[in-house]
Amino acid sequence: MVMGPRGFTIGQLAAATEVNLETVRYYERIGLMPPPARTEGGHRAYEPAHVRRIAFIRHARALGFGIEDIRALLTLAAPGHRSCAEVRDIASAHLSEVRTKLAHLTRLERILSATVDQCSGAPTPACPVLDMLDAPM
Amino acid sequence: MVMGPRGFTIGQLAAATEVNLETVRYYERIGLMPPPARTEGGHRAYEPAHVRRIAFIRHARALGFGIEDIRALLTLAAPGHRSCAEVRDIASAHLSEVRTKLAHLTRLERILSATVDQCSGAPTPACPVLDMLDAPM
DNA sequence: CTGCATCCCGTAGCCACTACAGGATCAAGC
DNA sequence: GCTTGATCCTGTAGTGGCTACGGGATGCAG
Repeated sequence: MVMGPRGFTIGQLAAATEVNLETVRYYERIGLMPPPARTEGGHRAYEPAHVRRIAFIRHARALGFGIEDIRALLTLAAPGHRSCAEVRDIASAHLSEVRTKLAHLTRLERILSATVDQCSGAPTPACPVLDMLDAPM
Repeated sequence: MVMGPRGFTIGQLAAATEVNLETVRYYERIGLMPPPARTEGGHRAYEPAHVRRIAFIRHARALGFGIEDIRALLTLAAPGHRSCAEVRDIASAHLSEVRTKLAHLTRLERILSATVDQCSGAPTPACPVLDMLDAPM
């Protein structure tokens, strides 16, 4: 499938952006991607703007932004509407969520590694991991 | 509801272990909790062993273990079956997952905080957050 | 004009819950 | 014994962000 000048099939779009083909259709279904033109037979025909939009979404997802955040960011990224303050609010709210999760995971890592270390250390009678899970925390 | 000597309602079990009541039923449905005895009217009647088991599960969930891991841990924690090596394998596999996620989140935190900092800094022409999302990474 | 890759749509599954709806049961007060 | 209100019951559907099917249509090279 070649799809004329500046026209991409969904497969080409997916390959170019390294986004799963079914994910692209999912984004369209939830209204994150605008419905593209269609061929006579009903196949989707994408244009470069779609590629850029998918790339934007992919980058935002890679940074952990949720779909609703991305929806808002896409609106704010529209030409003539670049409100940096609102963008920064979304980003810094997300950043503090990331920091919360980070703190949580750091705590888990400390507890788990300490307990597993006890296991691989000197031959103890009972299992340190099970002991910890049994005991009140 | 008082539920005789050593008998708990699901509500009491949930309150005692700080696990959501509906989550307790969910654990029973997926076979993580054994079905308790019932009153004449069909209400669940729990015993102290159930409280200990829910507490174990809660501790393991708080450490981020998945349900299937917990299922295995509960089997290994059964009396006469304490195989510390298998427990340690599960725990250290989980620990390395935690470390992977930690590395990922740390990366996100660095990128996001750097970008948001650029935002609150000197008055720049465009939005650093949107610029990053638009640019190839 | 045949064959095969790619595409279409719709639905169901993943994880670990959580939130209902619509009804039954329990225990206490009168 | 009866009412009241808290608690309990079952079953189903929703969350987020995809992913994986099944059963068919289309596109294009040979």
